[in-house]
Amino acid sequence: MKPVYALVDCNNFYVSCERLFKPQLKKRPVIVLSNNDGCVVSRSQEAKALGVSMAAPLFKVRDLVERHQIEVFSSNYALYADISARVMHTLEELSPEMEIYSIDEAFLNLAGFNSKDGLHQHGQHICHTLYQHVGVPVCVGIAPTKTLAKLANYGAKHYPATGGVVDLMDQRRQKKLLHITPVGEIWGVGRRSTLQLQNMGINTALQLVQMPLQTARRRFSIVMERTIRELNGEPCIELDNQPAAKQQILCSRSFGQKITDYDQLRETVCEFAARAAEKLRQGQQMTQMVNVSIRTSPFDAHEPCYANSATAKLSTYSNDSREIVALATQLLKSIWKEDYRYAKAGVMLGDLCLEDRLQPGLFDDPQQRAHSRQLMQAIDQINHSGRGKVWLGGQRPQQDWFMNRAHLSPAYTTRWEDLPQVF
DNA sequence: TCTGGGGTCCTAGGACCC
DNA sequence: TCTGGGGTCCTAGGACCC
Repeated sequence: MKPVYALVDCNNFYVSCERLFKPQLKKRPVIVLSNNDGCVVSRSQEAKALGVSMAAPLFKVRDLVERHQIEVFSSNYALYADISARVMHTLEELSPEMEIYSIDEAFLNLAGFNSKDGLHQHGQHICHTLYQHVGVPVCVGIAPTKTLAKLANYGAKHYPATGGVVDLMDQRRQKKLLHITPVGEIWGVGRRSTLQLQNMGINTALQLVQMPLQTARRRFSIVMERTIRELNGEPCIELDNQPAAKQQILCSRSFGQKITDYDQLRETVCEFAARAAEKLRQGQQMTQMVNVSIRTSPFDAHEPCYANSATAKLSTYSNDSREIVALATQLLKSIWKEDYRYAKAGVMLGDLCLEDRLQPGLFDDPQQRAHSRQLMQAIDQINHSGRGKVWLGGQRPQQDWFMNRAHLSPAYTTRWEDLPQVF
């Protein structure tokens, strides 16, 4: 049976989450900021209309914010992750096959619903159910390929007359929408390719579809070729309902205040390493490669700038925080330079494998491994108990890495103290 | 003063082997 | 001056996504 993809995408998801618990924010301009209150990452329709652009640094839109009394929130990932889980759970019941694509969107396979009216109606049903059960508004795009489903969703969001559902199973409608869509809106066509395409005289998605496949392959890559095939209705990207194990784990942050002191930076990097190690254990994985990177701000023209990273291998695969933190510390030492104001640091773990697929090394000490596992389990249990935290000597916990979060909303759904009250 | 974080995939080029 | 051919594996960097 030919696949029928539906892309369900929440409307300005982070803003919608904030609105759930503050209904007075409906119809008002609202924005949510990235970590550190750096950039705008989610905007309500009203904020978009006022000219707040996506990814704009806060200081560049501060005027607009004040002039129009835009409501501002720091990002509250605990809240968004919990609402996301509710959305996905509801969707699971509406479709047998689904792929969670990101925190706020999922692909469904609707191959069972074949008649044209049935599909559109089912799309509306999805919208209504999610709004009723979770309270989050969504748009649905339906099409024979994922890239076209993305396009359909773009149409549903962009043109309110669609009522939030666009069915692109029909070729004539595909062509119509492709014709009025700028090429840069297509899934897989980023900023660089958009510029290059425009230089070739290709401005609309329809013009892209008409590009010969060999040209796409030669001038761009196999990725572009696939995009064009998909836009032509030929499915090249399958539904992936069993996400593969992670290939790398990254923990990095920009700092609210620059760091100049080695010990402070070391504590921060150790904390990142410990966090990364914890994520590793959550996925029952082990790592053999640790990478540490540090940098000054790339935006500051007046200051001396420096960026460097270092990578090293552990002697065997491990997910023991002690080993990972120790190696990260060594790596930091090797790239640290005095007299710079550091703006960002990160720890990346690569070369991952699943714990139960591990080939023991020749010099592995099984007893030591068992001991390490027990210790790490104990640490994770305590840290997840909600009753206290333990950490290694070098870490800098509870400091939130010098982050700015001036507009944080309560963790309404995941902390007892923050439960909303009704009077 | 203030510019996110966490990923994936592809490609080119170097190292190395026979 | 001429300086193999073919293959694999690894890595860094680019482009893209949300």
